[in-house]
Amino acid sequence: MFSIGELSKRTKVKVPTIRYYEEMGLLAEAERTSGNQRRYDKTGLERLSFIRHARDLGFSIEAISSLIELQEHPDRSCETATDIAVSQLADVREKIKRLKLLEKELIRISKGCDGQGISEDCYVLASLADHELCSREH
Amino acid sequence: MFSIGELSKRTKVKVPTIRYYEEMGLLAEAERTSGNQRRYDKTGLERLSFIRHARDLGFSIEAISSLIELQEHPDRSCETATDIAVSQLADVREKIKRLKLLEKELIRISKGCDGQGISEDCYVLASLADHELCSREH
DNA sequence: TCTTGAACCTCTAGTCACTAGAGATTGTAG
DNA sequence: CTACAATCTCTAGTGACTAGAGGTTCAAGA
Repeated sequence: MFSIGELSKRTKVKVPTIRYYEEMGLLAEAERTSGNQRRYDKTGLERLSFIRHARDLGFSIEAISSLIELQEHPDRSCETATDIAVSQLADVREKIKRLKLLEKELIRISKGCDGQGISEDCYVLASLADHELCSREH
Repeated sequence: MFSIGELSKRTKVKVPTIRYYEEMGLLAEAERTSGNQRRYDKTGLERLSFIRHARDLGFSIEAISSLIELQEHPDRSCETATDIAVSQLADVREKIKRLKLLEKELIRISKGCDGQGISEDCYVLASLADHELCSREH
């Protein structure tokens, strides 16, 4: 059995974040010492690793909740799990697409001014003021 | 002179968002009718277009504040403006990089399970539980 | 001129996933 | 036994809005 600080070190999840996950119902309520401090074991460690990994991949707390529920019912169909993963993938792809358009536009804008002139002549500011200067939708 | 609803229509920025921008100091306080309703003119329209365009490109409210201040002093050096644009570009590129790693990992994970089996055997859940299954850092 | 109802007003609270800080208590090494 | 680091709970703040309550104003049609 180890403390929340130890769990934090091992999983690289900050202490307040661990407490937050507990409050959100992602982590079961931890056992307590007589002095009311949380104590964890291997199960808690595994669960938190799962959560951290999923968060790193951008899954929402809500999605992780569903995934954990599934994990706790090994006999259930895992269709929901794959659905969640696929939809997360779609989400990520959508974001990449959008960011690439932004990148293109920002490159163009940045190139237009070297920062040596005055505000009045600045292509960055002009571009923002006038959408017509943009090369495409973004 | 036109109403906040009209401004909203023309800029495609929602009414509460316009009020929010005013509160944040991005938009000057609008003139009011005798009945306390906001009225805008061309200047307000241009300013809000600028803000919307910058937001679309992912600039923060704070960054936009700086850009607007510069815009209002046409004689000042525009170095800050280009700095902001360049740093926004770096930011976008960083995000793309990270999302591409996530994409790769999510593709791998999604492919591992067709959702037809049971939770116990699900590769999606197994992958999340065990980081070792990941092909690289993400 | 009057009436209706859409649009407007302010204010508070909620979103997401944490983060920060106050003030009090507990655990542990020396 | 004493320090003091770590823990506890609780509240509030972050960014950029969004939602809703409860009340007022504007403008078009009768």
